[in-house]
Amino acid sequence: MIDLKLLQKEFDTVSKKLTRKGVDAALIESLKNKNEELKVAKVAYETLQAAQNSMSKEFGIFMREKKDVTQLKQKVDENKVKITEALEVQRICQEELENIAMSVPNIPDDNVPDGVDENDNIEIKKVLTPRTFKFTPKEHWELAEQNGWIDFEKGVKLATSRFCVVYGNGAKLERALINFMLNFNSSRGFVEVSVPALVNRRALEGTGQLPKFEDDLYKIDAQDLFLIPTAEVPLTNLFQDEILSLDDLPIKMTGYTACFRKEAGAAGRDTRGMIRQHQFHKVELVAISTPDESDIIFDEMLACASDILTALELPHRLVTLCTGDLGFGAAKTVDIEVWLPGQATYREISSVSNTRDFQARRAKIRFKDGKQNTFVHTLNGSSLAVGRTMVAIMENFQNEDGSIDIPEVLKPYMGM
RNA sequence: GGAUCUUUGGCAGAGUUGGUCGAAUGCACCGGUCUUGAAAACCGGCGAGGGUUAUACCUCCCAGAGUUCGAAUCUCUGAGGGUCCA
Repeated sequence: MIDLKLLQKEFDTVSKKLTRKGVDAALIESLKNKNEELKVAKVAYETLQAAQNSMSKEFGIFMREKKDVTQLKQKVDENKVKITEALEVQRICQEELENIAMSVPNIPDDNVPDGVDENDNIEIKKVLTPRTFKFTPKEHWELAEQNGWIDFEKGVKLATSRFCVVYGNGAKLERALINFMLNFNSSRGFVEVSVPALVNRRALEGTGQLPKFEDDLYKIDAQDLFLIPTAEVPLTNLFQDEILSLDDLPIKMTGYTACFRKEAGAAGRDTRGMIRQHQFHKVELVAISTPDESDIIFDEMLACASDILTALELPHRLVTLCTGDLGFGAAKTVDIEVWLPGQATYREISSVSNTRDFQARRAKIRFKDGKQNTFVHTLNGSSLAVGRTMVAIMENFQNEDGSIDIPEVLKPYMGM
């Protein structure tokens, strides 16, 4: 959630920044007005309540002194009616404010470039040069089927479209990647954590998936639980409602989970292959830090993800997302895109974001900064999406006969 | 699934004949005295959110509803945890 005090104090600046991210100016205006309205309602209610409290205290004294209370009681009763009304006004106002505030995205950092979509993202650098093929490289689904690694029809049989079944060395490769990535992240100081794949509403509100993006989540209706779209949700919310000590920070975690997304808005996109599945595996990085440190940790996380790709000998590039492509909760995001020879293009394989105190404010994650409690910064990044890494390995390591080599670093994990 | 107990400030833990309790105490933490320095000891401060220039003031003792002039304390419902039974 954005800082309403800041919005109030520096309305023009904040408003301008949010407009850059495509937020309707009228919405921001209404947020400000609602906030002011709530303030008025609160004062009205609190004044009445204060009178009520002091009368109640008086009541106690009267009782002790055995004085007559009938008149006082009448006054109190009258006041009570007013309180009930005032409280209702305040409650409605509060609710409306929250509804608006929870659906306003994070304020982008100043150095995030303007833009409307991914075409306006800015490349930071390329790492490794794509190899040149003496033959026409195949796309991964062709290779996957040829090698008997992936069966897309079996996925449909068991569930529905955008599910698949992985066999043999493909399955081994998947497992090897997960292990390799977790070990790699551990060596960079990220503590491995294993978390639930189902979380409650409160957790998803904390990280910003709810209330706005419920359509993209799989829900267990009976218990109001949701399948996680990313491990970022459980990992970050591990600290919801907590006041951390400065010594605890930074907290750096890595975790592997399956992730589940309905991909509601992606009809017709990437319908072939395993680029966009409803269920996919991902190794995630999450960090909780002080505001001072979060930029440094952001770079560490980005380096971590990029270095994994380098270790796997996969050419990739780093791209700064423009305002239009920036996610709901992110103040700044750098995507890593891996080279896919079959498609002759770079495709997203990782996304590292700093949400600043946006999630912390929602999830109430703070730390004691001397005497004061301050919201932490939260960061998250994939390192990496396992399915897409498999795609990248298949396409980059393919031979003319369709066989696929295994990157050196993975061989021990494959028992080779 | 049934019975029973429990849920309090960063942690631990008092407080349940309803009023002066936002809440004892200990630890942790911060400031100071002492010390060459540190530890110990001693003194002081110390829950959170809103509000105010600062006070006042309001809210919060798992969540929600209720009883009452007044609830951490009583009643109901729900959630989490413990124990016993199945």
